[in-house]
Amino acid sequence: MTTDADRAAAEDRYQPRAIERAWQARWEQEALYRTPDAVEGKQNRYHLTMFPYTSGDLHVGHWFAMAPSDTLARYFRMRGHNVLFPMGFDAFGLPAENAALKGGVHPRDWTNANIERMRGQLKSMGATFDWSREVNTSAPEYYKWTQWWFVQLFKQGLAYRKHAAANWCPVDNTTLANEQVIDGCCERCGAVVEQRAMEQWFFRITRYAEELLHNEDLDWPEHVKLMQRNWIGRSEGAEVAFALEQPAADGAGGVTDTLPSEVRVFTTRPDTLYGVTFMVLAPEHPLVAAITTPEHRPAVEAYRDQAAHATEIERLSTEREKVGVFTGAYCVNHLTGERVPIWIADYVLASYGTGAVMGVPAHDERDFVFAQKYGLPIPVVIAPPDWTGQPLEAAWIGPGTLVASQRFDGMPSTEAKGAIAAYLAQQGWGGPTVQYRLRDWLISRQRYWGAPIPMITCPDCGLVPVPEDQLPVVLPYDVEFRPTGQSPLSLSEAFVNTSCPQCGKPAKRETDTMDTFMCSSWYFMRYPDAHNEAQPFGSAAAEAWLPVDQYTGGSEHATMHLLYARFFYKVARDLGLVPGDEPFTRYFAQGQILGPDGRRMSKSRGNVVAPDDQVEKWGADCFRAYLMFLGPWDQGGPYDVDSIVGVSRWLNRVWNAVTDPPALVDDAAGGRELRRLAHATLAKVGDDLEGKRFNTAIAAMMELTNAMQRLRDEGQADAAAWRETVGLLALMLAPPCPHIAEELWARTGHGYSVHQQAWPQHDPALIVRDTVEVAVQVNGRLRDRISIATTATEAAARAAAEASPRVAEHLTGKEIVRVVYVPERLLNLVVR
RNA sequence: GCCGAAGUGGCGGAAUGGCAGACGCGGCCGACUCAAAAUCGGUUGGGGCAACCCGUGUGGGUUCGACUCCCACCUUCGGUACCA
Repeated sequence: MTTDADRAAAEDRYQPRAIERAWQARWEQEALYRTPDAVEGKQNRYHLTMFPYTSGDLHVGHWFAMAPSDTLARYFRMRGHNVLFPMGFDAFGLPAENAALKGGVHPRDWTNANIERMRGQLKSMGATFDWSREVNTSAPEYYKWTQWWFVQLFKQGLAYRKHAAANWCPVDNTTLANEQVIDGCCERCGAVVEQRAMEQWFFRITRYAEELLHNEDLDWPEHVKLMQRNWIGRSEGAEVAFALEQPAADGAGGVTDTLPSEVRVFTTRPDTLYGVTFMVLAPEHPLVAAITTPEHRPAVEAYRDQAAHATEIERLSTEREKVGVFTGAYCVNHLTGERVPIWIADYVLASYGTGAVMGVPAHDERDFVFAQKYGLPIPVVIAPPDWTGQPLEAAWIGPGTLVASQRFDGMPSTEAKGAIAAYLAQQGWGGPTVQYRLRDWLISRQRYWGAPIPMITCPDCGLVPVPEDQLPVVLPYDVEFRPTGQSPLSLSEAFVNTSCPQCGKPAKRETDTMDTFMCSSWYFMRYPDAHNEAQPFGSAAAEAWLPVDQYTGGSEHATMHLLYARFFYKVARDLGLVPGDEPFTRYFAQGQILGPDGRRMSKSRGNVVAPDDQVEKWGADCFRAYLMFLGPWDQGGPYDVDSIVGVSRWLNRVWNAVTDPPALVDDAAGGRELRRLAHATLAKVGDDLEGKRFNTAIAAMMELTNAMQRLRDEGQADAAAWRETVGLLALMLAPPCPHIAEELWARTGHGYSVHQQAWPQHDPALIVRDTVEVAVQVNGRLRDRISIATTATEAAARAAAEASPRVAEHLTGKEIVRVVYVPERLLNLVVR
């Protein structure tokens, strides 16, 4: 039998879903999170979390990325900033096409339905997203400007076409992105992927390589900056020309008479140039066909064929044998006048340096192995320390002294690098140069669901960009996008056939679409002015918000997205569109959330936790807080479905403390201690939020709640201290748990809204304790704890310690030779 | 192989030169209940009756004092893959 009192208590239980729905509705109705471009007396601050791909369902990982990010944005709001925290959708991309092939839904319909669904899920988070600035990269209003970017890059000479290899699946009849190639095979059908050369569009990101390399001053995690530097991979060395030996005048057919006069290599070791005994070209090197002599031609061609087919799979094994084929041709080392045989081998990459390498077997491990296998000489030119002239058993790649190097004999190798490079330049045989591992960015996709590349090919005028006032080039809806071996857009006559913008004659549109990384390279520049129809964004909006003050996202984007976005921003800067040089002043990489079993969440493993279920069961505040509580944000970790109950219990205790307080009496004992704890907690929570240490911030609030719970158990508390503490707790809860904070704020007689309050100031004087417990050690071993005045001198502390029997026991018969006193912490007596 | 991050109770983690294990999960004991769940309270690193001893991946070092700093090694995770 339930009494009225029971029923009343039950009705006033913490019911997260009810209050969350109610407050979300009110916040939305009153546009609480609408962010104006300027607010009198407030500084603008741009917080950004990476927007989701429109996969159809929000994942726990999205919550893990966004909830702490929202907490941070809310904290800075309370600290008096006008914070922009927008959200949108990365909506172009392959999964939409795959879903279409599988389920028979059009990619656009599939994507739009997913956006609807995901927007609803995002709203259940109760975040401060300003939805009036939402972007959808697949909407013509957005991709019009993605195309505009392409045209700007083209006009700047930063977009160009060249022949390049793409992954090709011969069974599915389609090109594949790198991530669709698993162990050299097609992800879908398992066929061995080939490399097929085709005309493709590239962005000249390498023009900015040097500037992109210099990321030292960014407030980013060091490991991310390092990853980018390694990815860009600057290496200093020399380019060296070798004279090509011309074929004999009576040369049997096959060798052309238009042979270039030289072949160039890049080396980081010009100091070893006197030790060259062979030369290796990449199998794809353009010179190969020209220089190969007739008797070697069959072997060379067979090798090139095999290399073209097998590269992807074979390259997975780094340890495989280095094999090559002799072309029959020779070149001449200018420095020595020696003839050098020219080989081809697939360990030389066509796409790095000059696609050709000089072989110095004595001083390079790969060259050493290669020379041993083919019986090529291995002369030592860098003498290792203590070298006595015997043949080497392994390549010596360390520094040493030059020998058998003519005019450079006796020079230290470190010095010889520069000297020989300079000498080459002086003789016109090459010279010092810098190479980057970074390649130009291939942006062509032979795909349907992307922004069409806004270019037209005219038989007379050549390549002509679509005039800006004719953008967007609309992606047609009614197109056959099943893979046929060609870009889907090329099958649409209506799309392809157009007229030349310059001469008006019939012309053809480009039918490739753009890499989706392009859409995400500038979306953060669009949020500040998301509805501008005349420009990608206006300069006032750019000045108001850019660059982004705080970006957060996963470190899987360290080298692709984050590098492309930096590249775009520098281009935008050079066009005079944005302030500063870098898009993201501060970046933080959150960790990855794993399944309860500690492995990546995936449907096939059956360890997926659905955020909607968690919200339904525990409430959004609880789910948010738990994601922040489970560990340091940058580490991520397993999502333990059982531990969240602890956070739920905590929020219930908070609720009960506020709605059902102990008897409040004036000047009750313990008031001072409660205020001390409340202000100490406030100081710590502010500090922790600023440092993104959400887990310890939540833990500190739990401790405060536990102290309040003890007062409830005791039955009474000091009225003023209790009310102050409850108010502070509601304010501290506002960033991580916005709904319960709003409800408790209202219930304690405060006005709407807690989210428009300032972050409270803690009072440092209140935090100081009168007495403090100090650990007493003897020879570094803990013997007792004593309670002394916070301000106690060393002498006083020592006297108190010696008065302790447990300490005295370890002092008898000993002499104190040293005293270490750390006020408020520890006293260590060193005895002998 | 190279580069990076990390190894602490049964579990997630806290402490970045000063009391190891905050906070939470789980366990155990108790209250409420006919009972269970929920809730609340107590307790919980290991060993020992206790004094005390042992304990932060392993081995060494620096220090009055080391999870924390240094050297060597092991393991796990992430990035990268013949870059000349």
